[in-house]
Amino acid sequence: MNQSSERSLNFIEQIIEEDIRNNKNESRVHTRFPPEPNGYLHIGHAKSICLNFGLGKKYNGLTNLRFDDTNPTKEEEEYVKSIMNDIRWLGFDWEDRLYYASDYFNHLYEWALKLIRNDKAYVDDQTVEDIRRQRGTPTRPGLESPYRSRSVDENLDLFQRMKNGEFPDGTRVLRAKIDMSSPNMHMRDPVMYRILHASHHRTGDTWCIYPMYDWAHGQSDYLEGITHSICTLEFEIHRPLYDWFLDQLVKEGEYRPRQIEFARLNLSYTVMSKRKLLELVKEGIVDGWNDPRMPTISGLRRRGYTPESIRSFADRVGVAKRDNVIDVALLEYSVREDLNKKSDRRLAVLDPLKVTLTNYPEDREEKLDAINNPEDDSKGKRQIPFSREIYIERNDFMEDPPRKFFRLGPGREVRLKYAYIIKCEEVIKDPATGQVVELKCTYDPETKSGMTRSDKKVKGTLHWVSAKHARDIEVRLYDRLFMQEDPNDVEEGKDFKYSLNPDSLKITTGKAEPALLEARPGDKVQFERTGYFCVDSKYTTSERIVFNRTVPLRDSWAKISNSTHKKK
RNA sequence: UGCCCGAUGGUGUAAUUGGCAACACGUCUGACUCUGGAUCAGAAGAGUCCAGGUUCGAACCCUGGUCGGGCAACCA
Repeated sequence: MNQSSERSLNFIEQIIEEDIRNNKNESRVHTRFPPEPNGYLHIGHAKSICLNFGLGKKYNGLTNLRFDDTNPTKEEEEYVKSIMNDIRWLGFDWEDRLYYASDYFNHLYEWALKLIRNDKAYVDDQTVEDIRRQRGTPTRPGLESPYRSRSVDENLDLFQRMKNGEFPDGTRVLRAKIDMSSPNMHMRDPVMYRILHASHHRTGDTWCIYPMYDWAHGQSDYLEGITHSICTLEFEIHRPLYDWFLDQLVKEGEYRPRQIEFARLNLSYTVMSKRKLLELVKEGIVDGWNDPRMPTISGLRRRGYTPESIRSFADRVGVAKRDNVIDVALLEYSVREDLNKKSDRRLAVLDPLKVTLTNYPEDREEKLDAINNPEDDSKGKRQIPFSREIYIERNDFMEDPPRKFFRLGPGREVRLKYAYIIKCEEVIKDPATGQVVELKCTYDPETKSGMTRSDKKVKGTLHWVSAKHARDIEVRLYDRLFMQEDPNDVEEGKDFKYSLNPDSLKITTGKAEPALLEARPGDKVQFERTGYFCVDSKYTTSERIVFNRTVPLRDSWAKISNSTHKKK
């Protein structure tokens, strides 16, 4: 149960192990991750990346990166770069096996010629509309095209002229000759090539016909020696076509790739489709593809997620064929688990309330020892300045605290982390608004951390920052982008943006201990008692340091106070 | 009313292939704590979509339903 080798296998591993036992494809395991460069990668892709590269590693095989770039009208170089960057960042390596479906355009063309010669493909002169109409419906068979029985020679001639650019876009296609009455729509003479006078990000203008997914994908797998072609469930119905194309090219008993489908990842309170994510970007609802609220890999990275946390998340969600919705709490658990071990602790007050220690000498200052990471002694200690005026968190004080509130209140005592025990003597309010603006407290000099009476029991420990030494930091507090568990579950006429959370981003200025100013973009720290934060790589400048909250700490007080709130 | 796939605690995944449901997250106790974090100890929570059948024995096999998802781009 604890050794990965003893852990039960998911259904894909079971298939692979059976193939290995049967010496299929000489017991090789070779997978691939085949993104289309038309958008940024998201956490769902991360699951697939971890799966494919993980399988390659586990079975001593290989994993290729292949860009599925058969549609020049949607694909861009920018996406290629971001995708490679994200995969590397996640910790995976395709070594020298970087491929593009467009690398195979020639090969694919030659093979298409072969199918035509074998009377397995034909050129159809009809319009898109005609073809669509003839395809039938899932419950009604399709009609054969009037061009279906053209001679091989005519097909050859026409297809070559399509390639030579003699016809305008949309005037002709090459179709596989299969079965217009198949109950599987994808077998009703699917289109193999369309005419597209478009410039391709890699092949430029050398082609004006481009292969369709079904024709390109399986053959690319074949050319690369892929053994297990893993994709998501919506391609399940394509598998007969995947196999049919291979049947035309592969001899019985020879090497052949195999398509296996698994259920894609869904996360509660988020959307995962590239189209919808693109919409959020284009409409300016978020701050680009790497907005820290986005489920994109670049967004999670900017938010402060670590590759390790994403990998362990992918591990935990498992692989199966049934539709699933993973609780975001699991993702959050995964980062906390990782960050707890790794990140240094710092004191920072997000919503400052001034506290004056009336019996602490005016101009006295102290340096107090603070532990960097209680989970990791090797991280050592640092010093934090202490003085008469400090800031504490506003919500660590209540004028009329309930029994279970273990923090500061009139007449109450609490410990200041690494410092003294203080007692609240007086509450100062703004006479106009009634808002608490300052607390007058006394400190007990005997209770300094490490001193004899420091073991005195108090209800709670607060984080704080010396006012004189405090530095301003910008803090960005993120919450879920959508308020509905399934943003797509909306009534007619409304779309997924209906439940957008207006408070998904709150920007405030906090007060931080001086050591925090040393943090560099991407650095991750725990603000003690508050959460994990990372230095934003986009808005941080030499004058202003910006922190993104990756995830708050688990907060059992919030749970208590929320549940009593609800009861009322 | 065609075809393909799926159905196991709140969520996700297991059950070594027919031996009487486990793990993780979440939830709830309690201990500990100079983070209401972490850690530790423990608990509740499913009898496996339904109905039949085969079997000494079924979450696993068979039959028939039910429910959910997918399929009609010259997208991937």
